[in-house]
This record gives sequence, structure tokens and C-alpha cells, in this order.
Amino acid sequence: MTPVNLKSLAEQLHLSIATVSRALRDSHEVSEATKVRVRALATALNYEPNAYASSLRRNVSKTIGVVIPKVANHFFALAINGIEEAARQSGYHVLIYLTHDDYAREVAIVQHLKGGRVDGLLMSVASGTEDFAHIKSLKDTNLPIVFFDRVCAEVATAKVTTNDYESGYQATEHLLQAGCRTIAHLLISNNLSIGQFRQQGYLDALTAHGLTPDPDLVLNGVMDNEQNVALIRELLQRRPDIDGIFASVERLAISAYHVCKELGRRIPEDIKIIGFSNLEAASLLDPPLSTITQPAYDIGREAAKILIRAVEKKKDILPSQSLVLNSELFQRRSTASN
Amino acid sequence: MTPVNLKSLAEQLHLSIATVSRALRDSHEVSEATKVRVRALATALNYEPNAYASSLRRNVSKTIGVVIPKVANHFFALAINGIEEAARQSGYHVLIYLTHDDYAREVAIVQHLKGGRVDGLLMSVASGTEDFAHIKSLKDTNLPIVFFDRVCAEVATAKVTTNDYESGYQATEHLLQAGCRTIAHLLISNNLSIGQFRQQGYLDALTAHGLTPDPDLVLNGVMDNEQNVALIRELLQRRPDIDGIFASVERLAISAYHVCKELGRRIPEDIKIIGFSNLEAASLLDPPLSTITQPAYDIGREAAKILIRAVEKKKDILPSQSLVLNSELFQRRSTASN
DNA sequence: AGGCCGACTGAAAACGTTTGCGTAAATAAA
DNA sequence: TTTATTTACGCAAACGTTTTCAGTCGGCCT
Repeated sequence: MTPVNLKSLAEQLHLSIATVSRALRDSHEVSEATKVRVRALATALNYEPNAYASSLRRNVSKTIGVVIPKVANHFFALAINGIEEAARQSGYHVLIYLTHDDYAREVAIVQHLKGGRVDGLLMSVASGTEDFAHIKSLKDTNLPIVFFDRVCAEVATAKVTTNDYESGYQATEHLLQAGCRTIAHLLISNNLSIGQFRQQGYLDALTAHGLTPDPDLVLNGVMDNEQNVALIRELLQRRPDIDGIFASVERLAISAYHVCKELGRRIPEDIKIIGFSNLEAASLLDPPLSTITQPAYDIGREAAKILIRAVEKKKDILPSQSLVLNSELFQRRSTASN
Repeated sequence: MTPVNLKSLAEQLHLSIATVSRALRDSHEVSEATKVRVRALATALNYEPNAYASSLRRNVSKTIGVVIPKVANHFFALAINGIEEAARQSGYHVLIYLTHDDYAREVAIVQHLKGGRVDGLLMSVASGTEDFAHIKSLKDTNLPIVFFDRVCAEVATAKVTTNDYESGYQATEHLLQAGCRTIAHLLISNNLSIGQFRQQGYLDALTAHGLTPDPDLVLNGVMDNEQNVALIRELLQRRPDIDGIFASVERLAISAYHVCKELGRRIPEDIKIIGFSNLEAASLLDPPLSTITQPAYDIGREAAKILIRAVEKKKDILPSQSLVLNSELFQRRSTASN
């Protein structure tokens, strides 16, 4: 089977490769008559231009990369959904890379992306990442980058986030208003900027209500879920006075539910729980979980839009293009007043 | 800033481009001494080969495509996770395309992939797809394809699925043994092969237990979630004798939960529910949901492995390489006997 | 008639890499 | 010594596309 490319099309049409190429790109330099002929044969033979030849020649790949910790997480899944939508609308392809929150993997992925495989990058940094040299060095190759959710403060570019500080504040205040006095904060890794913001919101809400924050009530979760369950169990047993839990990430809220059931603590009578979560089934949990829900789809879509716009205009992305979308507090039974 | 490519490396090293290229690919045709020199400069300058030039020349992109209906679904998210893992291990990149169960989108995506952008394709067909000409035509370009979960029976290639018939049978039998006598089956679209298998398992289990299947109890869900809720509500009101629900897809199980709560039907006392689901929080629902859980991660990983093996060996993929992984039934309170 | 312009097309270079082939020197075999 | 063989490297073509440049042809203006 002869390959169907510009050359073969040109031969069959008794035209030059150049003319065929121009005809297909609808150039004004080619007569309408030949355009029609060319298009007819192209569709008849199911011609599709070779993406790599085109990318090589034009130095543009029409592809964006997405580097995220994981995909089996409703937040990131929704974000990808938004990203793919924005990309598709502009004719971009989406390459996915998972770091599994592992620093070494993130570095390897970023290094690989220097090969020019992508025109731009969307990134949510791994929680294990403390050194950002790899990202800076990628940025130095002039690759446009937009961070979303888990941003890297040290790199000057646009970031799409939620109002993490306010959300942490609101969640804590919500627990306080529901009558909690000893509120634990479960977060995942305090070197992540979002963790810090939420933590600060938590602290400020406590002091604003006349309470003194107790460092013993702040639990740093780890990667492994079972370990988290153990840590939470230990915390709840050591501090039976805890009457409220604010979980900065979905997984920890779920783990807290499991521990409470195991220890026989009733939700919300003994302990009230609120957590960041994009879980669709939150309202079906036992009891329905109060959540701070981030507009994950919009975050992904807006981040992709900013990136693609910059790629198309070949302009640098400025930190001033950053976007902060508001998350929403859904009050459900897990934080009902007694 | 001068570009760092083979040419610039060669100039600085006073070598030819060919030698530099061979040195980096560790060819035996180049002396160890020069290899060392070349590698040193390459790493010093952070050289990364241009992926598109390489792909064009070698006619290999080290990229696989993944075409799925959606990503905001725990099954597909886990599958992607497995796919990415297998791909990463073999140095492959993963392009993601979402069809949103829309036939037209699927066709457009498949057409686009003819441009040679990917070396192989993993696919779970859209539920709206009834004509498979686009897939066949893609297969005719010799692009290796492996289907997973939602397979296309008409295309001769490997398929990675779960034991859908047996699962449907088991789920139904499980409800029967829990005392149900009027069991509804909620499925998504009966033109999908998996729906048919599960439906057949459902039917056979009923007849095997001496019951006559009632077509009125089989509900075909649609895309829109709200419509599904309305349909289920209508069904439960029209047939108050229904005492068991088998949901072929997670979304329908969730919708059924909502409807039951709304109508005041107690689970499991009035109605028992079991559903296909990869929801992590299934055990935390109210009541905990009995599920048939597919090994989504493994499905993705195995499908990717089969695909990549075929790509590397440049051998056709045979239907005989198909794999059937077993799903697992988790019995929880939603199907507890009264 | 000469010059000019616009419409259309083709030749060829370029993108960065890989690779078949050639070749020179060095080594081994005869 | 001559003749193979090996080693190490360079030349140049090729992958399929895009784009610059040059060219042809007819028509229009002065």
C-alpha cells in the first residue's frame, strides 16, 4: 500500500508538493479550482498530515503536557476533563504524566519534556517536591508553564488556584459555629503552598474566635493510606477531647470516617468532620459529608486556556495572569449542630 | 541562546553529527573515549533529543493514545493509572482523548489519529457508537489497537475485559439469595457489548432460579444524570413490587440511592441494591453499597502491556491475546438479608 | 511596444534526527 | 610484503512538511 502523503497526492494530481500543501492549508495563493481537486482527492484517500513532520518543520506540536500527582482522585480527574475540553476546542492534544507525588519521577518527567514534545505545560507539583531547580531549568528553555492547585511559588508564571486561605478559615469557622472547641487539622504535607494557606486559615480562624492553636492537633499525613489511618487513630485516642476535624484533603477525610466508625465515635454527635473533597457521593456517605469543594473542572479549563493563549500568541505568561477561583462549602450532616 | 541539538554539539566537539548521534545511542561504532566526551557535553548542556525529528525519521513516536468516554469516573481513572504505569516503564508517552460518549467526537478523534501521532491505541468505545467503520478504517492503517472494557466486537484485535456475564449472573444471584424476587436491572446502553453480557447474566440467573424475566424491569439509562433519576423514580413508583436493583454502572447505582432516599424506600429493608462500581467510598455510603468491582488498574496495565509488546515487536495483535480479568463481589449492607 | 502587476505554481531549502554507505587508518591474517 | 578485517568516523540521503524565493503567463496601463 503506497503511503498517502503530500508527495503521493501531488503525483496523482500532477501538481507540486508545495501546491498541494498550500491547497490543503487553504492558502490564497492557490486557485479555487485546484483547491477543490486537491481536497477531493485528500478526503477520498483519507489523507491526514503527518503530525511529526509538521511539528518539526513548524516547531510547534499542538500538544500540551499535564503533570499531576495522580489521576485516581476526583479533583484531578475533573481538572483533566476541563483541560481536555479547552485543549480540544483549540485543536491541542493532551499528554498525561503522573508523578505519584514522587520527586524523582517528577524530575525525570520534566527533563524528558525538554525535548520539545510539548508546546506548553500544566503542572500540579508533587507533594514530595521541595527543590524546584528542575522546573526552573525547564522554564529557562522558554517552555510556557501554568501551575494549578499545587503551585510552585518560586517560579514566576501564572497560577490557577482556589481561595485556600479563606476556605481553610471558613471550614474552621464552620466547625466552631457548630460548637466544636478542639479542632484537629489533617493536612498532607506542609511544604505544599496550598497546605500552608489552608493551615494559616485554620490558625487564624481559631485565634479570631479566641482559641489558642495547639500544634498537637495538626496532623501531617503521609502517602500511605494505612499509615494515615494509624496516625489518625493514634491522634483520636491520645486526644479524646477532639470534637472537630478539618481535613485538607479528601483521602484524610475518608480515613477519618473509617477511624471514627472503628472507634465508635459518632459523627456528628461526638465529632464533626469537614473536608476538602470533590467526591460526588459525599451526600450519600453515612453521614453525608460536609465538604469544601473546589471548582476542579473550571480550574483545569482556565489553566489550559491561559496556557494555550500564551502559546498561540507566543507571549510569556505573567504571574499577573493568575486566577483564583472560589471553592464552595457544602454543609451536610457531618457538621450538624447537636 | 544557541539551540542545543546534535549540530551544535558536533561543532563544539569537532565531530560529525553522525558520530554524536551514535555516541548518544551508545553505538558500537564509536570509541569509548569519544562516547565519554560526547556524553559529558550532552549532560552539561542538558541536551534532550528532539522528539519530533526522531519520530519522523524512525517512524515511531513512543506514544500511545488512549480514547475513553470520560475520566471523571473512578474506573477509567484507575485504568489510566495502570496504562500510564505500563507506558512509563517502557518509555512511552500517553495521549488522552475523551469522547464523552459522543459518537461524532469519537470519529473525529480517530480520524485525527491517522496522522501517525501514536504508535498504538487503547480504546474503550463510546456508548453512543453503533457504527464501527471509523475504527476499522483506522485499523486498516496498521495501527495496533487494544480495546478494554467497552470493546468493539467487530474489530479483530485483543480485548481486555472483565467476566461481565458471570458478574451479572453473580450479582443477580446474590440479590436472589438475599431474598429478592423482583429485580430491576439498570444498564446504560444495550448496544455496548458489556451491557449485553451483564444483561444476559442477569436474565440467566433469573431463569436458573425459576423466575421469568420481565422486560419492564430493565431500564436503559441515558447520558444525563437527572434524566436517569427521573427514569428510576418513575420505575420505582410504577413498580412498587421491586425489591432489588442491579445497576450495571456506578452512576446508576448512585442515582438509585438518591431516588430511594427521596421516596423513603429503605435500603436494604425495602430494596436491596448492588452495582458495578470502583468507588473507594462505597463502604462509607449510607448504607454501605455492595459492589461488583472491576480490577480497573490491572485492566489498564495489561491492555497497555499487550499493546506496547505488539508495537515493539511490530507484530499484529491477535484476538487470541485477549484477556479476561475477574471482577470481585463485595458484599455490604445494601444487600443484607432482612 | 514596453513595463508592470496579479494570479498561480514549482523548485528547493529547512526543521533535527537516524542510518546506509564509504573511507581511512589500524590491526590481523596470509 | 600483500591482502583481509576491524575500528572509528564522516558524508549525505531520507523522513514529510512548510515556506521562501523565483518563475511563468496573461492582462492592463501608459
